[in-house]
Amino acid sequence: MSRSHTDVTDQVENPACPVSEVLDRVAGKWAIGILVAAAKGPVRFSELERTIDGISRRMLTLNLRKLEREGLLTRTVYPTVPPKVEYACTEMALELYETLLSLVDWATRHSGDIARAHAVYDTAHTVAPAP
Amino acid sequence: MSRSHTDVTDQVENPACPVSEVLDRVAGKWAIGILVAAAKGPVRFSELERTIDGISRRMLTLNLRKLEREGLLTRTVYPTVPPKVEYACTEMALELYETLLSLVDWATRHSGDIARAHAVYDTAHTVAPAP
DNA sequence: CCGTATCCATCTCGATACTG
DNA sequence: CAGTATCGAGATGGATACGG
Repeated sequence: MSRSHTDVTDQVENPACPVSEVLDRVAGKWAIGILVAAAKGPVRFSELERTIDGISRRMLTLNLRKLEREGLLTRTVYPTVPPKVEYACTEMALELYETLLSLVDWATRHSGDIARAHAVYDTAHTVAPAP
Repeated sequence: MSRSHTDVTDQVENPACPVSEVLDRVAGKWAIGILVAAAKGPVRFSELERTIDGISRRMLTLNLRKLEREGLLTRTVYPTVPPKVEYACTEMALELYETLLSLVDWATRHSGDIARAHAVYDTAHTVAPAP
């Protein structure tokens, strides 16, 4: 093999970069919350609306459509009255979810360092240098 | 232990969610590109400006400051003339980079499925239903 | 119940110009 | 070389109201 799996540079630089694309998919304020909520089993629209807390109807719909389009969620309509719609993670999404866990792990392990970095940076940049 | 490491739900729902935070850090259009460019060794400002291709001076600066504040990059000024500034990944950032690789892997493995999902969704939603 | 449509405030980002 | 300052276009997201 001529290229190691760490040679990702060219992919990041070009527009089809898979990392950036996947991050753009789930980076929004709500996408992950939705994914997580749906990871445990099918959820209804109104359930999500209550669970996510703070999300507007519009944003919920937009994110659901987006995730559905990406193939991360399936949408199932039950033609009952009143209507019932369930959203469920696809296999792909559950795999992604597992991968996301390693990010959680990283973030957890380094939360201290990050907080420290913030403090250091802020004190170094916001306190006016003494005259 | 009372909670498995997969019980991330409550974290996603609350504002201090580590996943969302870490994604917000690197999800921008440029952050990953910068991180990748710096992963191979210290880089100068103008080097990044040329490498990243398409980034404006302003955005480069903003992202560099942000990443520096997060503790992902270090900034070293050499008081020469002309000035020289080098940016380098921290240990933390290199670790994050490795983690990101698993996302690349996921994206690569499923790029076909995603493209298919797009196609399916689009044909189902953009072609007007025949009357 | 499950959305879509509309309006508006806010934020983001690129272009451009100027400085130590 | 390595930034900062300012401005305006466009994207983003919340509130609200209405439709299937």
